Amino acid sequence: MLNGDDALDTQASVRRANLRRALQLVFRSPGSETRAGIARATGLTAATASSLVAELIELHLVVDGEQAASTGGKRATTLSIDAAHHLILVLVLRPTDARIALVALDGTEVETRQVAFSDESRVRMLDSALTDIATEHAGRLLVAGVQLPGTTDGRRVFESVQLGWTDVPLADRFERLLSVPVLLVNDVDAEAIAEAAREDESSGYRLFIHIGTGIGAAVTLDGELAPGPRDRAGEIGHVQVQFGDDARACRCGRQGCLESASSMTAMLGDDFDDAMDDEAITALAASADENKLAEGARALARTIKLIAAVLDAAEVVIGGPARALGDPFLRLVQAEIDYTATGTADVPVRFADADASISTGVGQVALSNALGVRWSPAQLRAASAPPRS
Amino acid sequence: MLNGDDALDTQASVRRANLRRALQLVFRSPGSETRAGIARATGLTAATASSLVAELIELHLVVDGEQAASTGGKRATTLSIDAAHHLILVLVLRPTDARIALVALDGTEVETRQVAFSDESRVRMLDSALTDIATEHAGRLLVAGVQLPGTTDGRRVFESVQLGWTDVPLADRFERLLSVPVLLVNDVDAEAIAEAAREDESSGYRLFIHIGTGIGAAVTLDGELAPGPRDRAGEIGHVQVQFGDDARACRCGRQGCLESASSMTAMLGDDFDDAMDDEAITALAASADENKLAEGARALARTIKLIAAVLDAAEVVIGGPARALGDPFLRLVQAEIDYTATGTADVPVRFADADASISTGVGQVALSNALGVRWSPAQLRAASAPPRS
DNA sequence: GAACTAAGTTTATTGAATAAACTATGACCG
DNA sequence: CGGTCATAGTTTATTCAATAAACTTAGTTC
Repeated sequence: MLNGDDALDTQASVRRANLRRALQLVFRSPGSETRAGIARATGLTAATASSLVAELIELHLVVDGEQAASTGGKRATTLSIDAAHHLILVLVLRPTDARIALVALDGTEVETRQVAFSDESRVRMLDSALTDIATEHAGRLLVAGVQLPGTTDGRRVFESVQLGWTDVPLADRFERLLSVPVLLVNDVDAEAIAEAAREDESSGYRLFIHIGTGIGAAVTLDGELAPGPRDRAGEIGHVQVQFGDDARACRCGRQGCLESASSMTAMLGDDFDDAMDDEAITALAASADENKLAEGARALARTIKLIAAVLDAAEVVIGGPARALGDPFLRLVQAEIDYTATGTADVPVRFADADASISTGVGQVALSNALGVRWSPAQLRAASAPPRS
Repeated sequence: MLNGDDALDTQASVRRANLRRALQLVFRSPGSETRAGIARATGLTAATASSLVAELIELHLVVDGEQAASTGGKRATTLSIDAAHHLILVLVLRPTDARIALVALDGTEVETRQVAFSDESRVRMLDSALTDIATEHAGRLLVAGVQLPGTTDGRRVFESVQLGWTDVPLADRFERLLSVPVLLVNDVDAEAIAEAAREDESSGYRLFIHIGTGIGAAVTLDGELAPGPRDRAGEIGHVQVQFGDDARACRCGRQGCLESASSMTAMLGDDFDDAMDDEAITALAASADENKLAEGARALARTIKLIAAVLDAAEVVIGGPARALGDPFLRLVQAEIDYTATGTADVPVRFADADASISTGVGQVALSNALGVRWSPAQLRAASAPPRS
């Protein structure tokens, strides 16, 4: 339900879909997209592209920018993201604290707050922090995205071991406080989206694997989360991938789980913890048992090959703290994939980009969702009215 | 590229998408769908639904049927598939022979031919057989679907070990002969679609695994093939799933491949062959080594769990000759899945329905593709003109 | 400065869905 | 048995989005 495929009933949904496509083009190349470029990319006429852009400008989503250099005729007016009006609220939920960021549409963080809490005080402190922000920025808030560790359908938290929650209707609660659409997003999905959105041409399936103390996966298609229910998708940490003598005991009580071999804790030892910065991880890795790293890479490669084969994935991206393991680890994984290559082409593996901001990811999913699924121009107009008056 | 997601440019594409949705509803419950039912299911108004149906009737895709029993008001006119006009050509390609079937829209086979050939004569014999049919049924042919073992993007055969082909632009060639849209479909995909189309409510991902002398997988989403490039998707037979001492040598030259443990040949011995009927297989299974069956089930379960976890699959369906292994085998697989269950829900495994006709599968994909992607009402009108004159 | 090219706008038209009023036909019920 | 209600389906006027085609603007090239 997270992706923006509209049911194409009526003309209005066509308009919405085309507005969304136009907006996405500006998002992909802010400052260099033009009306004519949108017309070309979408196949719509120049007149329609102009009309779409006019509406996006009126909705405070896009602004006219500089004149582009001429390509033989009249110089085009470039389009930029309107960063001055709407704000996206991004809430990153972690067990003992939360980060609340207000992000402009161009991705710049306007304001950040940190809220620390204990298990008991969590809901109360979140409520009051969100209420504060909602009143403070009333009228400018567009959507909110909540990133959390655990399974969710976007509305409810099904299960979060880290947060100690089971079946919590968090989106409803926050929507009452904020009066804007709220979308819950699994943290690995958010990471995958932040990464996938960076690509200009993201064709085909891409498998994203987060490796920290835990392991999770997400699949993107053409730069967006793969369609279909994501309720419990990507929970691969405790699928068995090692057997017989190789299988180690896992903290989940079973044996041979992917996490028991390929998690950062498994590879670097119990000293590892998710809050470490890259230098600390690199240092830890330098003194780590090479066999354990190799074993982790092997187990990971097994997993990757199977999933990549089913989906015919174009690329595999490893994200999370494992990025700090650097190229040697990547080479281990890639070598293992290539070694037992299937008849079909090998899938290339790389690390996620370090500066793919996570708040960008969850913000983008939330924005995309709001625009694609629950957004009506009237609603947006209401949201953008106050600053205009 | 096989699925019917339209680029939603214009009103015309909305019309096409809605025509397709209406047609699909009639296909799902022929003889019991009604105009009012289509309106309810699609959310469109009754007037629009009537207009869509009128166009489908004019295009000879649907006909009015009986009056339904009253549900409190006026009796509804049921809609049936118009089996009298259009024909789908289904070509099932195998190494030493091909089956050509002309299938009416309701799935009944109007005519069947068998063509046997050697490697050298194949192309020539196919060409002449197709030319014959094309002239014989000129004007009634709507689309053609070609089912074959090997990787394809719908237009070209990338690689087919069984047919000995590499990068053959088969669709172009056949389209020149037949003058109707031709779609190439991998055989496992066709099987998966035939199975998925049987379900009334096919929500979420479903993993289909064909097990014969080889093993292939296909993923469906909500009753249709999962979107995205399927060029080489589902080629899981030679991914390694057994390691260390367990790993057996595979015919592909490597070790521990899924096929080396879970193919019918691996489980039942070299006596097995894909052409066997169900009784022969059952007989062979009765005298088979139980350890090998158990080992095959175990390797299969490992594979299933990983893929199901990534996609959050709602169901796993096993098709192909393995269906004849019966419930005992299914129980082995299911037990293995449940035994090392991940924290999330176990995925149920079942066999494909025996009577899910394969020609239905490839025919449906081809039809859906033609309607969704390359079909224009004008084109269809041309195709349906001759029988009307 | 004339010819050309590309960007973007204006205006009339087309096509698809809608709303609302209407017809048709059966069930239910006193 | 006739009135009322419910559902199926059609007709007609309207709305809305995209289009085509003519037009304006603003640059390059020769």
